[in-house]
Amino acid sequence: MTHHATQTLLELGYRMTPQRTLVWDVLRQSGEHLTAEQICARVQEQFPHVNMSTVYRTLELLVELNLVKETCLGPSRRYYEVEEEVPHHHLVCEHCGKIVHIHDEDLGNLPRLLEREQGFVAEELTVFGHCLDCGGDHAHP
Amino acid sequence: MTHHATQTLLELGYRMTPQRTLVWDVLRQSGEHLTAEQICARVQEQFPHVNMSTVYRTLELLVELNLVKETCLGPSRRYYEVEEEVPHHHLVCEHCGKIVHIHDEDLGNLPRLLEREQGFVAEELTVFGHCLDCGGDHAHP
DNA sequence: CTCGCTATTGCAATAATGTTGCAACTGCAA
DNA sequence: TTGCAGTTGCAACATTATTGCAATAGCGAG
Repeated sequence: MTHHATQTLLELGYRMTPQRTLVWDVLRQSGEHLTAEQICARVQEQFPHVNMSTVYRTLELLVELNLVKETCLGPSRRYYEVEEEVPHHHLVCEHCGKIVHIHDEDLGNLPRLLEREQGFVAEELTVFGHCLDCGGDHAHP
Repeated sequence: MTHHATQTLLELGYRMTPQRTLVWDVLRQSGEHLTAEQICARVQEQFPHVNMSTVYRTLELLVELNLVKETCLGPSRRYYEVEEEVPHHHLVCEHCGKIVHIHDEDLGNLPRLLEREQGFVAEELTVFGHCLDCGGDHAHP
């Protein structure tokens, strides 16, 4: 398991434990956004006694080290995903729940506009709306 | 108190109670984003025995009737504000916590771009980042 | 103006999600 | 192999939101 997370952790004096490896692997393999609960469930498939608090603490650590990104895509729930080199943003369909990633170059002139007009540097953005092929015009969720 | 909320509620067969009036008034007078807890606190200044659950239920109702908008501007907390005729979006500074409203016309070509390239209709968006006059380049929150 | 039906409220219990204190355990380096 | 500081599991707690239910109170009918 020669991933760069192990590397980073050890270099910084943290220990590599099975729990941490598992959390990391779940995130890598999934490639999706997962909630802490989903991560815990998947970890427990292989290591049943792992505790939620350990998962939370591991995620907190990985986020702190910029190995994992925490995103809020709606009320009252945090999602986690492996931090990628290229930052990305989210489109959240409020009808079907689909989440799509887009990149800086898909944002058009928005970042420049915000910086110039609002003095605001955009780092990450979330767009709520609906996909055309999902709900149609005014469907209710 | 001849506001259109009373109107709407009564027309639909709901009752106008002091609790509902107060929640509505707090939201109108504040003009900001408030959490349920903040709303409850302000309501209780005038009507001390009002219960949180009543506030939650009132907010739920007002949101359902499109009189109030619920927004998620970060993990684990919902904000409420009076629904305005013109929809708006949010810039959230992760350093100083400031929240700025912007309107559709401030979004540049993003909505058109998303619809054309991603088949996604943007309804509301939230931009996380930092304001130039707040943290500087790489300040920590 | 009074009355009664039913929407609404207050309260307390419960749920959902996340955090923390602490004793026991275990990586890792010497 | 051993020791100790970093980690874990557990249970308790914290925060935010929801719900069941009996008591209360709008509002329309009379």
